[in-house]
Amino acid sequence: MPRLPRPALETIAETFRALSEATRLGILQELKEGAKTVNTLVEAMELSQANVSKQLRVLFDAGFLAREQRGTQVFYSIKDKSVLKICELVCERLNKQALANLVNYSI
Amino acid sequence: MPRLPRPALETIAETFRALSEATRLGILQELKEGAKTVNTLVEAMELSQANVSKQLRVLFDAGFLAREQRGTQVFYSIKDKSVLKICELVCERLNKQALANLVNYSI
DNA sequence: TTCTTGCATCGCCTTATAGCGATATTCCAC
DNA sequence: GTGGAATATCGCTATAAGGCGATGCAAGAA
Repeated sequence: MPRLPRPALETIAETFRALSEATRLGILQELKEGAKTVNTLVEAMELSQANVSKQLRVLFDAGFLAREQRGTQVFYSIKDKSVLKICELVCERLNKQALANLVNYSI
Repeated sequence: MPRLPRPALETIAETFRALSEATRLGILQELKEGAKTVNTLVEAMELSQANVSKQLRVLFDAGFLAREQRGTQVFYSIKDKSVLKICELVCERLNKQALANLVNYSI
């Protein structure tokens, strides 16, 4: 298998980077229940509205989320379910490694 | 499904963060061929030895790599193959999204 | 022991980004 | 239009991390 050129590796890295913050994983966890507005997420997560909007944008730009405006509200939802599968793999891995720590990882 | 507490999300995020740099993905790509010494990686990747050692440590601390010292040399290899599966999922996702861009993502 | 080789770490600079408050913008209700 | 509500963006600070050269350190070789 020939090696990927640097730009391709960068693209892959960007996908991982979008998932490399606990706050954004928390948002995905919330959205797993279904579409939610920005304000709903702000209240659920105890973060500033500015920050939630910002992190939503990161996930959106990474292609994971869909955005639907209804009046003044904006509903975000998980558009690309492969993100859940990716998280699942990582969680399985952590669960295997950490039988001792009593946490069951699962987004 | 109850939500994961913040520390658990942080742990998951750290796993993704270890994969969020092109340089480290490049190292994984090299090691997919088998165990290699630090110097071999330095030459293959055109990076400073200091930097390669540093990035190897990140991957090692994340639990992805094994380390074996033989004389003055240190061989690194992929210890946890689930990392390859995780990369594969991300690459599949990018390949679906980007049929237009002629790159075939695959670590 | 002393020298050399191979790797790890240190110190430093630079860049990226999480987080916040303040402000801009957009969309309805009135 | 005007006002209010919901979201996005701006400006900022603080922190994290990539990258390098220089240095430290450990393991053979001489």
